[in-house]
Amino acid sequence: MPSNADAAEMFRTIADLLDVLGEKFKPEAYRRAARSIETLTEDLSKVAARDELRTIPGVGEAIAEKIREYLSTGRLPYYERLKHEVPAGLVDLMRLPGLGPKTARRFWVDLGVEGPAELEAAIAQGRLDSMKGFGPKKIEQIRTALAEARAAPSGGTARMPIEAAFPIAERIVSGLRARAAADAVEVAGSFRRRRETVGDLDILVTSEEPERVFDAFSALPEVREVRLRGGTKETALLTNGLQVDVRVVEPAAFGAALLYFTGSKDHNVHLRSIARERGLKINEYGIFRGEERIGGRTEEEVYGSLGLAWIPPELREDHGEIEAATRGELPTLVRGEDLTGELHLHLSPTASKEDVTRLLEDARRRRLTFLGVVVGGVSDDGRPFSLSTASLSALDAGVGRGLEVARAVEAEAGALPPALREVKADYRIVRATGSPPESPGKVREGPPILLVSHFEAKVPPSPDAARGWVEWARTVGAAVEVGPGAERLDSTAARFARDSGVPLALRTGVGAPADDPTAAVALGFARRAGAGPSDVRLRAPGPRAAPRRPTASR
DNA sequence: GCCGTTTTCGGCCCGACTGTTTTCAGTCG
Repeated sequence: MPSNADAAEMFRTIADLLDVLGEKFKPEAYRRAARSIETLTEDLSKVAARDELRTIPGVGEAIAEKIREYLSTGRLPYYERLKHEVPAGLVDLMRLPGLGPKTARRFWVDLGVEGPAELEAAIAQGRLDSMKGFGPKKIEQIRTALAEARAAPSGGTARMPIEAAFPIAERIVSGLRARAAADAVEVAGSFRRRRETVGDLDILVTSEEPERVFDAFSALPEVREVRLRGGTKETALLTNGLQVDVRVVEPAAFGAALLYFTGSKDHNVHLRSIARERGLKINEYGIFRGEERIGGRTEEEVYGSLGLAWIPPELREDHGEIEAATRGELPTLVRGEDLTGELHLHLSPTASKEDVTRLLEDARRRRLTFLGVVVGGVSDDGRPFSLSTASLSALDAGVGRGLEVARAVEAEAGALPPALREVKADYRIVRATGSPPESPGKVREGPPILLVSHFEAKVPPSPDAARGWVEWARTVGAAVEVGPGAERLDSTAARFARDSGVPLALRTGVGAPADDPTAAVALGFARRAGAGPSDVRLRAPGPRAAPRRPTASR
């Protein structure tokens, strides 16, 4: 059974091949469909079985038919025909930095070059020298790109998990604030939209002195190489290979620029076409009626000029949020300050009484009313662990004054291991590893009251695996914890849980180091899912609450 | 190929930067 990722990759390749053939709008249509398919919360075959392929943004009748054909036969003759028509090597050429479809096509048509190796040979033979538009610099640029691609075959395009990008973004932002004549510094792009992975960082700065900003940025220890530098933007590579774009704008354009550089591309295109319909023009400098700038200092001004409410960045994918804003039906998204309960907190087994006291103080400072602490469990290597009696009594001593403290045990699904049955606990946290159990029956045995499942790295990269756990959580009355893992399918699970009415559990950041991105990333994923405050479980049922009774099957 | 407060056709965002140019094409985001 082909995965969603397989289908998306195929449509992307189709787009590339059509690019080389000189098609104007089809490539973007296929890419848009690929992006939508990638973000589905369930397998394409399920959507197809319900005959709902056309509801996927960017999928019309022609692509829907291709999906059906691909799902039922595992092949797509249209794709195979294109691959036959266009040498595969041309797609490799097109994906080199600085080369695009037009150039790849010219090499193919004018020189008979069908791939990187042949292009290298053509350069060596001087066959590019006589081509119009190819001077020494351009040829050298291509030669370098070819050499780099040969050294790192798949390299360059890998996206970074957002949780890994957080500390990097933080360091760059604070570095710019400290060293440059920067007023506002904001990270835009897919980072601001809290996508699971980021391909680069887009950093927006307002300043009267762009040169100083660029100098300060280039001097940061993380920066390895400046790729290009103009009057308003600089592009650099970091030592870890991540690309960073820094753009400087004037304050009067900050909102328009932030909107533009936050994207997504589809969201921007949609907004700009609405502006055009109204005789307006949106660019990164503002919103214009004719020559006159009528707004752009804030994002609200730009949205407002189109009659729209401000749309949270996490929703800007052109998956219906603009229509919702038009109707005034944007969801109210959960915010950090809504999180008054922490359901899943680990203490070190060696935590002292002082550590526990500090933790409780942190919880009160954050105005938490509920704190669930794991007092015993099974570690990854299968060994049981539990908190010391000193820590436990410190916890008990900290209860009250508006803070309820509960005890949780954590283990995989199924019957509790014997060592954990002795542990006095108010609820149970279930680690979601592998596939969900066929029957939830065993989980209901014994004292556990509430379950919080969370996704481990071992979950196979299929939306249906995450979906299976979410459905299991619904059956047993559990909330689904949203963690910070691109590979753990947290974002997919959050969207599916939200859509099927299963509550989410989020981390508050209590007890965590200030630079721990877990809480911020998980909150972003929940917001991307459209979750509001009422979709989040903030506390477990009371310590002595009756066990949930099995209900008749739905 | 998709899509519709211009819906079954005719549009499809917009500008910076580079290298090659003498006014622009291609790439990128």
